[in-house]
Amino acid sequence: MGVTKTEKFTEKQNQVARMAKALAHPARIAILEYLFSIDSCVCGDIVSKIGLAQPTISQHLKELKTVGLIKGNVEGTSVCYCIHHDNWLLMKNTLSTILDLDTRHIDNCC
Amino acid sequence: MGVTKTEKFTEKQNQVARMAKALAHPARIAILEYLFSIDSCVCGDIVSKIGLAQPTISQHLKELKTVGLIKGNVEGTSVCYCIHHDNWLLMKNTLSTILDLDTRHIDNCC
DNA sequence: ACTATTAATCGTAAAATTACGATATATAAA
DNA sequence: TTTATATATCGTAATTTTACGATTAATAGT
Repeated sequence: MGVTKTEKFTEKQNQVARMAKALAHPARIAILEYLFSIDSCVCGDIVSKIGLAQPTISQHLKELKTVGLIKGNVEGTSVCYCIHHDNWLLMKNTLSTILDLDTRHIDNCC
Repeated sequence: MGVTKTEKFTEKQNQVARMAKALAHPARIAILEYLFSIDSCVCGDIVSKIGLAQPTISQHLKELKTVGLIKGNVEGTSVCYCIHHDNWLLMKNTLSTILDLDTRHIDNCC
């Protein structure tokens, strides 16, 4: 197998999982943090900042772009990447579906 | 390959990714939502609630237990699972490392 | 002790993920 | 136009993830 049975779940549940998956690798966390750390865009120095090979970083950037968390603009020979502001907020909203569930009633058992 | 190079990243970055990974499957989201939906603990009817095979659910429960988001207590022949209140809050705190970064300055480029 | 019930574990197949060398592409600079 | 530079894509290997049938373990009830 290896295939997630998305049809068994609601659209929302799949969406939450999809967003969480985008954040489920330390390299992608590092990339996002780096993009946040500099006010303006950054180009390809992500590769030197993180210690992974260039194709690997390119692959992670693609994943982040696919889910919409970042966007990239060609600038000469290099590409400028930055956080996609609106989608970032949408992602936070999506994740809050599960993260902001009420925790007050629990822990009275087990 | 297929191995994440954790040594290239900070402890915090690995932790954030690890927590996100726990949420990166719709079945696990569904399980957590279900555990939240009922005030008291729930036992094995998670299997019938979600349409996956019993060993599959058991596997997902184990993952959630391993990262500490849920706990389980044996009660007769069945097992009672519930959200681990304290660890749930810790997880939210860990994720806020990335989720609560300031978004005001961005989107002026790209 | 035997039987039924519930959940965990084992074994395994299919698919997805991670990583990177090699190569292709695209732009700038000479 | 040739050369240099930056990034994407291709191909591929190792590993991990997802899923489930079969089996085991553990407890309750008879």
